[in-house]
Amino acid sequence: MTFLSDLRWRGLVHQTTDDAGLEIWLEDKPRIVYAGFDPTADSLHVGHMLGLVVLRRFQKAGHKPIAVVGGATGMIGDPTGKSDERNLLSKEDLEKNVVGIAEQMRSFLDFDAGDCSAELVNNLDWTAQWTYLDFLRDVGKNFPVNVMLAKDSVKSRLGRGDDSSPGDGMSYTEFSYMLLQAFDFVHLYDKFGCEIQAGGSDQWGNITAGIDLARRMRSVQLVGMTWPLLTKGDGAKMGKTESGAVWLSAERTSPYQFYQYWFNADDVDVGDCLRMLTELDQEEISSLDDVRQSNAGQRDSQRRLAEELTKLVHGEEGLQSAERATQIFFGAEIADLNDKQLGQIFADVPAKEISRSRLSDGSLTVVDALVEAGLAKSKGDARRTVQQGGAYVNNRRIEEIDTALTEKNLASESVMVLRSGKKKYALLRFK
RNA sequence: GGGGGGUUACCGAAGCGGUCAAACGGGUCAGACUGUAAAUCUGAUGGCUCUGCCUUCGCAGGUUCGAAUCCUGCACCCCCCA
Repeated sequence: MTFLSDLRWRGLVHQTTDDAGLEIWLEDKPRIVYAGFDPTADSLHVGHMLGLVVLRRFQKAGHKPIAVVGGATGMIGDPTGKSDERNLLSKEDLEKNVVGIAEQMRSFLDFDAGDCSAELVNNLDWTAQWTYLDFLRDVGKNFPVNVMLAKDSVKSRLGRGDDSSPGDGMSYTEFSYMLLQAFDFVHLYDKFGCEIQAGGSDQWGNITAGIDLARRMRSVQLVGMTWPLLTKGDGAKMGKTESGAVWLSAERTSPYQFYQYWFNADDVDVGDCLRMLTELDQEEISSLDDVRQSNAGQRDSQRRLAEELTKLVHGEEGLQSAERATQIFFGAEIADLNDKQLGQIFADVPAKEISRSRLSDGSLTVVDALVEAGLAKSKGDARRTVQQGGAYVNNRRIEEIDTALTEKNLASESVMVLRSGKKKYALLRFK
């Protein structure tokens, strides 16, 4: 099975500029491929993963990947798919973001692999040097405005201008975005011999713009391919939760939350995710498909997906801590842990400090503790929770209302884990 | 300006002198079931030093042994006639 046919099987190929010849072209010799990433935050999120795994697959197949962070284009704002003019990022923010993103890419790409080492470049480095006049003369000259106007990304913003389709308009700045990205491709061709650009399906217009530009400026035929946008069965974007994006940085989204996000994937989505995002082979993926068909409740697919992706992003250690946290959050009794481990597992859980003396004088009952920790809004509420069997200390159910908590109830040196119901946790730290 | 109706716990809505901490529905919380799904079922849902006590039914007074329920005034809302 060739590299491209595997990509196709995985559903990662949406459009290419050369459907017939691409397979042979890629098998012929190692190629240099690039994909761009918008540095809108100091961390990548799940929405970026598809691009990263595509580059990773190219690299594993022996090609050389170049990740371009859009330091320049990020300052302009890609109009694609946006209904509003975008806020421009400051130079300082961009620099900070680029640093953060670069670090995360290391878990996807090998930057020390000889001829096919990954490269990380910032398009600001070659864009910033242009003077306005030079750019207009050398690059702008090659862009027929009528062609630009025909691109979907522009058309949708301009509308037809009548009442039913007013369009919000776009600034000259955003209109120029396409030129910058197009020139990136030419530059990467010059500098690295990069011949193929990959991107999300929404990038098709920008990619072909680059190919056109290279033909005019360098008389070469470059190649483009897009992957489909990864959406959920209900049409929503992958990687969004009620509380916001799912990030790749452990600070923004803990490995546990990351793991849980994938573990909770819908049955209808999990197959696509396995194929597109993981590196499991076709045989394993189809056997997971079978299990899902016959015994969905087993959720092997979700478990494998969560394992693979957490390991990819957060490493073996991150996966272990996510799995440990999962066991604990879903009921395993808490024992033999220290403050530090608990702090990691319950990083997202509210905590309250309490005087240690209350443990020794027996003045702290379960009911008091639930109220102190904010798990009950009154003592009556707490009492009810206990009576109805919903109160836990270190995941052990407490049945008696007047149970007093002592040093023996500490889960670690100074922390006690309270829980109300199935999932609501709070920590008490005794100082 | 005149006439009528309303204001109840998180929300909607019963109650119209004692048995009212207040029906019922929704929500929320807990439990069971379950696939860490959906649905369903059960219980709880003012506070507390909890077989009892305290504070609630727009606000302030009053009648009564006793008021969410009756009376007076005030505030806000709705409707009808000018």
